[in-house]
Amino acid sequence: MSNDEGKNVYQQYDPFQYNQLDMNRSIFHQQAAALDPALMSFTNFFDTSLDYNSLSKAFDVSCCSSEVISAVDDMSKSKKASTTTPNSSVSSSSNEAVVEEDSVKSNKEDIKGCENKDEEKSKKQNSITKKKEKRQREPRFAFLTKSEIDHLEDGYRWRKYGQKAVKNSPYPRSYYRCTSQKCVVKKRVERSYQDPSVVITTYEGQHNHHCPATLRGHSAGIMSSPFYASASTSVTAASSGPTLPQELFSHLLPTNNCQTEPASMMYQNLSLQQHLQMPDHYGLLQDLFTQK
DNA sequence: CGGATTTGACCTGCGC
DNA sequence: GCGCAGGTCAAATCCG
Repeated sequence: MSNDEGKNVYQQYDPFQYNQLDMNRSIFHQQAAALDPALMSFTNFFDTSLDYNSLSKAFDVSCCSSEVISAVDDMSKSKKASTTTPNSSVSSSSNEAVVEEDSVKSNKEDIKGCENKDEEKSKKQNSITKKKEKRQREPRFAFLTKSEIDHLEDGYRWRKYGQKAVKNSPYPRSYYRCTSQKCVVKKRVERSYQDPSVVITTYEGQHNHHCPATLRGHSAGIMSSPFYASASTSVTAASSGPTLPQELFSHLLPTNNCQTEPASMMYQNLSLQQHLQMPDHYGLLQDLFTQK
C-alpha cells in the first residue's frame, strides 16, 4: 500500500477508536481475564518480544490490520517462556519448534517399530530425551470473535482431530489441523464460558502454502464486502499491498451465521493491546498503516 | 468408497 | 509419586 493510503485510513479511524479505547479499557481488561486468565499473563511477552514485526512474521505478512491485533502468545503460559530473554523473537523460536516436533514424532515412530522387549527401554529413553529437550511450541495467536458459530470459515481447510471438555466451562474445545500436506498449522476453537457469544480461536504455527480460498478467488469477495468498504482498513492494506492472512480477515467478516460485531471487537482487541502496555498504541497504529 | 468427524484412550507437563 | 488438565492419537462412525 502507499503511504498516503495508509495515512488516510488511519486518520479516518483513529480519533473515534481512541476515545472508545480509553472508555472501555478497564472493562475489557476484566473481559480478557474472564475469557482466558492466561491473557493476563502476557504482559511480559508484549513488553519484550511481541511487536508488530514478530506478529507479522508469524503470519507471513508485512502489513497488518489493526482490528485483529488481539494476538496472544500461549507460550507465555509456561514458566520457562515467562523467563525468556527479552531479545528472543517469535520467528527464531518457531524454527526451533518445528525441529522439536519432528524429533518427537520420529521418537514416537521409533517406539512403535520396536520389539516388545525393547519397548519399555525405548520409552524410558524417549522420556529422558524429551525431558532434556525443552519442548517448544510454535507461537500462538488468539483472536476473540463474536459469533454464533464455533468454527469460522477462514479460507483454509481444517481437519478436526480432537475435542476436549474445558475445565470450568460448559463449552468444549476443538482441535483442528490444516489439511494441506506438510503444513503443521493447528488451531483451537473454544467458546468463552463468561460470554458465550465470544469465540476464542487460537492459531499455532505458520502456513507454508497459499490459502486455497485465495487461489479460488474467494478473497475477492471478501475485499468487496460492505463492511470492508466502509469500515475496515484491511481493504486498503490488502488490496494494493502485501497480502494479509486469511485468518485475519475471516474473523472480522459477517459471513455465514457469524454475528460479528466488527466495531466492538475492534475496541476489544485494541484495548487489550493497549492494556498490555504496548509502547505507543497510537504510534503503533500509524506504523501499521504506513509501513510498506 | 473416501474423506471428515466423533470420541474414548493414551501421553505429557505441571503443581502439590 | 500422584492427580489433574491439556493435547493428541486412532478406531469407529458418519456423510456426501
